[in-house]
Amino acid sequence: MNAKRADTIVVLDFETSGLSPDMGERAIEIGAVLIEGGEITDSFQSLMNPGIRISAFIEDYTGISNAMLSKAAPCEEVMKRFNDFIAGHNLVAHNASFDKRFLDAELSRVSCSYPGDFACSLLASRRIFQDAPNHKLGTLVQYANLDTVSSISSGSFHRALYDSEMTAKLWLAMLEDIGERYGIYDLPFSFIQQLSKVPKKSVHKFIKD
DNA sequence: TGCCAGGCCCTCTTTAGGGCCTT
Repeated sequence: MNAKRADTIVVLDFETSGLSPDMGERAIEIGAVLIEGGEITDSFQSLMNPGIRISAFIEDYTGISNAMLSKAAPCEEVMKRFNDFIAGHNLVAHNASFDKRFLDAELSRVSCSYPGDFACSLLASRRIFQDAPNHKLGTLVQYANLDTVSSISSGSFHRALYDSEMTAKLWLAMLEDIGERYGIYDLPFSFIQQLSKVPKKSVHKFIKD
């Protein structure tokens, strides 16, 4: 595994068959982008065959069909490749507790684990974009006036690569917002992690201090 | 058979309940 590089972040997003790996749900698609020096420099996307049929609700929600998954590589094969992609990088996801559960569950099936740090763009946005109508990814993309035209995927919301790209843009927008408001740039990953835990009322003081 | 998540966060709170987010 590579040594961890503090200036690089992998933003990831899973599409899954349901909400909980503890209830037998599986990952069906992984998408991720690599951020280096404030720019997206690499990406990873793959459907993965979980070996179970997904519900009509999930087919409709994601646009991923059972027929598409039947032709995809097995989860185990994809996760081994993805494990190599994330090695040495900090991770970010929107509602990270959800993606972390599936990442841990799928990696454990191939006898791998991710020992690094995970940050959550949802928790961060509740503190940085406190005036947003809500903190769903789509709403925040609109609120922050982000470019919704993807440069790396042909997908849309609820597809893994597209959502990971939009989450990456949101992450960069939040860093930019702190920079513009406080004149603080090049914030370390760990700072946003800590910021995501402070009470909303204390965000201003936390950043100033 | 029938059930079905879990962490965060607010408040009419802490001996609890319910909404927000993710698929």
